[in-house]
Amino acid sequence: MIRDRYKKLPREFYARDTHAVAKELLGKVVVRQWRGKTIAVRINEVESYVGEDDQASHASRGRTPRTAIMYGPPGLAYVYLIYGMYYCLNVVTEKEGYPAAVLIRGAVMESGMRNQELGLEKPLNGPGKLCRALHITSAQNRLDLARSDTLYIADDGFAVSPRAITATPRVGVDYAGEHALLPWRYVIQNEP
DNA sequence: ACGCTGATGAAG
DNA sequence: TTCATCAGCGTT
Repeated sequence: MIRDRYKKLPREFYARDTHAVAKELLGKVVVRQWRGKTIAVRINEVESYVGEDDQASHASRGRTPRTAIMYGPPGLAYVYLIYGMYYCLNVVTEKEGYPAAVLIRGAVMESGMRNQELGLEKPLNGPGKLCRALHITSAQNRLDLARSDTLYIADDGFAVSPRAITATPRVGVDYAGEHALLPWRYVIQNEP
């Protein structure tokens, strides 16, 4: 069972500046209930995708059937298939109507959750691996992380010093011109 | 450095 | 309806 001090992040957490949300997601715990088991991993790598002007964002082409979720309420999951075989988990941020999200790129197993049984002893360094480990697919697209009990993000009091956060350019967005250089990828320097 | 793989969105 | 393009990963 999840320890009592795990607090599910409320919608207000996500309804803020995307970079603030992204940095504060570092050290938080993604909790997944799957087939009666709990899988919990601590986030150590994220990326911000902000607005239609961001040429690296899926929303750069405006509202489409796929990107409509990014314009939706904060706290909803945006899950998409990439390269035909991997899923990526994002969480929608900012106020409804403004397209922005944080991509959860990396995490490590949270101890004491019997995760070893589930084969999560290896670091989940990459959004595809993370989704595979947490059994996240397009079935979780549009899920409300502020309400769901099967997939949400929790604060367990783990503190990440701002000094431990490094900002770098985002991964895999070379096509985005000058936006590819923006330091909108945030990583914890020394893993939790 | 490359192939796998299929949804997506733009073009026609 | 086709077609190029991909917010990744594992193997070479």
